[in-house]
Amino acid sequence: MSAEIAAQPALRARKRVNDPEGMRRKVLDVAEESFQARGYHASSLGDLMAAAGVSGGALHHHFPTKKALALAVIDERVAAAVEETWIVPVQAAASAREGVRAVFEAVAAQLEQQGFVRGCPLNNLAHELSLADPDFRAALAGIFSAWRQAIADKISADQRAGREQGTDPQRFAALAVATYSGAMSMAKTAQDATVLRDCLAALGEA
Amino acid sequence: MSAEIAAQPALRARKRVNDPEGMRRKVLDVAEESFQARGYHASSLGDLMAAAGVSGGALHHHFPTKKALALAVIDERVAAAVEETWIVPVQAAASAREGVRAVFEAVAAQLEQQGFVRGCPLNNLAHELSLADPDFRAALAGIFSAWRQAIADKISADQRAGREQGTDPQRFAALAVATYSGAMSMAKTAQDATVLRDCLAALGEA
DNA sequence: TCCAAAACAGGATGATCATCCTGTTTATAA
DNA sequence: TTATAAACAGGATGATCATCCTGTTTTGGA
Repeated sequence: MSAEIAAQPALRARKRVNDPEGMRRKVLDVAEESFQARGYHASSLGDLMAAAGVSGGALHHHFPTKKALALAVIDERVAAAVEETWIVPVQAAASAREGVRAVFEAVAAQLEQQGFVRGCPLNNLAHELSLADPDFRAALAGIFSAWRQAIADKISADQRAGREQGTDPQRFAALAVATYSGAMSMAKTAQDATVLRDCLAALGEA
Repeated sequence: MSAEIAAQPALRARKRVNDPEGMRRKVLDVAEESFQARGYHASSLGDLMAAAGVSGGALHHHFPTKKALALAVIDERVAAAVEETWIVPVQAAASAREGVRAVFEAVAAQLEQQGFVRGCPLNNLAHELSLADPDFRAALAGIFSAWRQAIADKISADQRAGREQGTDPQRFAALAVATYSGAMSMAKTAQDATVLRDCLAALGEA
């Protein structure tokens, strides 16, 4: 059977026999998890290689330096986690406040179910890497900014619908993100998600 | 002049010719600063020795392990910083809300003046060390707890004076600490203290 | 079929790090 | 004074780490 029948080079079908982008993806999976659980400095490339089952050559091929790996984790995984956990649910919610409430609720419920708290991926890496390197800091600051902007935009949408007239979008967004980040910090340190519910309740009754 | 005149062995006057506890104090000074600016893992004992001007033997004498040094920094310095920055001002304020407002204001002003943000010492170490070691976690969780309790107690005092009748002390304290911690996280990542003022304003108008 | 580049394998390397060890000095108590 | 322990000095040590280097295999296009 000739191969020229379905050939569409322009589409770049990226045909691969085994696992497309498998090596790179597996390294990112392991790195994301280890950076979250142990942090950047405490995660050695040797550990990551062993956990991912890849050789030093393979790791170095996809990520020339540890910093490059971390930047990839931030850009491709941490940003996606914030998008999935926060931005999409808030945009889909009936209102900004209801969206924020629902995310707090969902995260608290999940943490209580799994029994331990690893913290917010963005916040964890931000603390360890923001002052260490300008590239890290810029990447992390961009995610924080997009997160806040999504909430502020939702408030603005609410206002166009006649609600939240007395609310400042930027300030509300800052408060929501700060409260969540801080509550996750305490929950991680106490290994107890109760403080998340306390903060949610206080936000409502304030 | 004989030395037996003012001799009071029971009092343990701890007479020292030069600097009493100087070595240990200098190491703690340097370690506190380096842990804050670079983090625990990124601070090598060699760097600390050089910065403090102490030998390896001296460092090892006062702090047998790096972990012991970090625990001393947490117990003696981080706890004191929270006490000085938050607990004392809140207790001395006219009310809990006024105390929280004043601390936010003071910290924001100081950050804007010094031009850069290194973050909250407690929060910084909590993120890096909470999951790394149970002893670290316990020490840091205790400081968070005392911090919240001081604010909650102030709310209770306000309530005994007839104010804040509709406020839950624990929830308010959790919200205040979470908002501050999260705002400092963002301020550190953005290297901009504006978000602190945004959060303070949102707390007031919420 | 053939060739060039990408994708890997696996060990080498030099630097760094925390800890430990052997002395030497200093302070305290008897 | 003298004995004893604490307080230091400074280098040794073994482990660990990120990076690099030399090959080998695989892939995709001509």
